[in-house]
Parts: sequence; C-alpha cells; structure tokens
Amino acid sequence: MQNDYHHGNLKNALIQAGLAILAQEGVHGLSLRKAAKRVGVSHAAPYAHFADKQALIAAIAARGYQDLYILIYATAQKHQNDPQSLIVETAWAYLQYAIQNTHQFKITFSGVVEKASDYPEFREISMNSFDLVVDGVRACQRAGILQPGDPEMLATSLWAGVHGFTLLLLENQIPSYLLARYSLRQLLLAHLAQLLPGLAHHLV
Amino acid sequence: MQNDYHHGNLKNALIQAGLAILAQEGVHGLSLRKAAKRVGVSHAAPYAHFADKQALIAAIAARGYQDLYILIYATAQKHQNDPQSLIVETAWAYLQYAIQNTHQFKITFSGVVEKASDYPEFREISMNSFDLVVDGVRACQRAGILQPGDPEMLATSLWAGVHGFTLLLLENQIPSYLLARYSLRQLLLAHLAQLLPGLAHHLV
DNA sequence: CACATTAACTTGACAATGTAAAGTTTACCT
DNA sequence: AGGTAAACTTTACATTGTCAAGTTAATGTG
Repeated sequence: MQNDYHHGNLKNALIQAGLAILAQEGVHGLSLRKAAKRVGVSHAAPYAHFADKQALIAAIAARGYQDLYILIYATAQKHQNDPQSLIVETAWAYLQYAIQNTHQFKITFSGVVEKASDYPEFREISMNSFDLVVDGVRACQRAGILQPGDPEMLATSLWAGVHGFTLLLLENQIPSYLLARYSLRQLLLAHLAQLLPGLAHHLV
Repeated sequence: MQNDYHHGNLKNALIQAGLAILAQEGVHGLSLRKAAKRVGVSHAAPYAHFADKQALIAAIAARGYQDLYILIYATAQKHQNDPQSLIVETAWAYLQYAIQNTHQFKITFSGVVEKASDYPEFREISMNSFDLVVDGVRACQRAGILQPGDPEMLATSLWAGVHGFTLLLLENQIPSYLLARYSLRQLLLAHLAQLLPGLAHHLV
C-alpha cells in the first residue's frame, strides 16, 4: 500500500503535526505545506479537510483550548470544597499553562485566528470554559467570598483579570523589577486579591 | 527627477503606508512589497531601513502605541483633579481606541511582533505608558480611593484588568447576552468597580 | 574640481507559501 | 459490475520575504 489513499485520520494528523510545529517553531513556522509534508501527504491534501490555512489554525487553536480546558476543569474539581483555593489554583494553573505552552496559548487567544467565532468548535469550547468560571464565581458567592451580583459579569471580570495578567506577562510588559522583587505566584495572588477582596490574607 | 533617489522620508512613509494597509486589510494584508508599492519604491527598497518584515511591523506597532499613549495622556490630563474619573475615563479611552483601531491595537499587543523587547522604540513607549498608570494609581492612593500598597503592583493589576477586558471583547469572548443586557460602558464600570472598591456608586 | 566613498535605491533571482484546477485512486453503495 | 463520491496527487500560478549585484546621487577629501 505505497499510496496511502484514504488515510482515515488525516485531519487529526494534520492538527497534531501543526501542534508539533507550533511548539518547535512558533506561529511563524506554521504552514499548510509543512504540516502536510510532516504527515507524508501532498501539499494540497489538507484542502480536503480544511477550507484554508485559517481553518487549520482554528482547529489547532481549538485543540489547544481543549487541553487548557481539561487542565482547568481538573484543577477545579480538585478544589471543589474550598471555593477560594478553587479560584486561586485554577488561575495559577491557567498561568502555568500559558507559560509552558506559550505558542499554543497565543494562537488561541491572540487573534491569530482571525474570525474565531466562525468556527463552531472554537465557540463551543470557549463557552464551556466561561461556564466553568461562572460556576466558580457562584461557589464563591455562596461561600461569601465574593459579593453578590450578576455572576456572569463577575466571571467576566475575573477572567479578564487573569487573562490580562497572563498576556502582559507573555508579552514581557510586566516591569522586570516587579518580577525580580516578587515571585510569579505572589504577583498573581496580589492581583487576585484585588479581584477577590476576601483573599488579602493569602498574601505572604 | 524621475528617479526618486534619497527619498528622505522613506522610513516614515513606509510606516504610514503600513498603517493604512493595516486599517484597510488587517494584519493579514501587511506585506513589505505592498507597502513599498504604495509608496512608489521598488520592492527591495524597505531593506535599506528595516532589517526584515518584523522590523517594519515593530515600527508600525510602536507608532500605534504612541498614538494610544497620546490619547491616554491627554485624557489623564483632562481629569487630573479627580483621580476617580481619571482612572475611569482613561480606561474608557483605552477601550474606545481598541475598538476603533482594532488592527492597530492587536498588532501592538497580540504578539504579532515576535520579540517586542528587541525593539527599543517599543520598550520605551511601553515603559512610558506603564509609568502613566503608576502615576494614576498614586493619585488614587493619595485621594484614598485605592488602598495603600506597592503602586507598581497595583498599576499592573489595574492595567491587566482593563487590558484583559479589552482583549476579551476584541476576540468576541465576552458572552453576547452580557453585551445585550449592559452597555459597554456599564460593563467596563462594573469591571473597574471590581478593581477599585470605592467606585461602586458610579454604577447605574 | 576630480575622485573615492557611501547611503539610498533598483533589478533580477530564488525558495517558500497559499490556493485553485484537473486528474487519479480507492472505498462504498446499489 | 458499475457508478459515484471522497481522499488524495500533480501541475500550475501569483504573492511573498529575502538576498546579491548593480545603479544613482549626495557627501565629503585631496
């Protein structure tokens, strides 16, 4: 079977190859042809599964997003009983993931996917993630750690806060003397304390 | 003078052309050759002024950053006497700018410039902007609106909060029912109230 | 003022890329 | 068995980043 027609799993293989390229060479190194070559198909083969380059990138981003979701979900489960550490540890996990998978994270959240809302896979995982945050906020409200109020709005604030902090960090926009003076975890905790009033005593 | 040697202003013209392309076609449409053609020089002319494509993009981003800085600075000046509205209106201006100049904003903050810290122009304007936020935080602390504490750290939190909110909005990651239920200004105010405890009464 | 030097460009070339069109192979259904 | 459609290949083309080698004009230097 020297001609591998009907690969059967090309779509997935291309996404996987894309993730590999992404990890090694960054967004800049991503190309349809390179992914195709890596999988061992002709350079036009991807067009059977992806409308264009953006579609492949979107798929890669969605896959990365799923990984992140799984991590966040597991972390949330582990701290189900303590809403405060639920928030803290999930945020910490989020940050860790972003640092360890910079390219993946950026491709997911930095507008490389030009019209992310066009891709249903992306929309879905995005909504799921948000719901997870909302759940966390509700738990905190029940525990009296967060003041009452529209949970979706609070969740947006919380996420925006953690997300913004993460992105500033990845873009090296956080002053180096802050990074020198405090640990990353301290900075994140301080940032969270700003968002969750009841958290202040967590700070060292 | 049919041959325009020593254009004298090519570097600037290319940046300007880049900004125009960016506004019309987005990041994707940006190319050295297109910018060169727009200015009326040969496709290799840019290499006399920019090491590579990244360098041009970095220059464009820095210019966009400067525009944003000027806007923020002017807004801050206008509300010098009232620290609270200083923060609120600057944040609002920030958000408005991002919405009205989406591509510019993204190119500046979404990692399109791969190693932004390599470009001194970028580093400088970035630091200036941060200092502006620190000043605002200090003013708020003097006015008792923000609790005491490391101003740089608070500034980071504040900026991260506004920045994250802005990016989530640009990436359509803010749930549509929130956008339907509240105005953008309300959402931002609610978000800021989370960051600035004394702000709660501002909310409608 | 002749002349070298150099910065600012142009021309020509090349490889990598996205993408469309047309062909080929294989699986599957009737 | 035969037809149809999906999964691929081949060929082709325009766009692009980048380099190398010219060409031109400004700027000194003797």
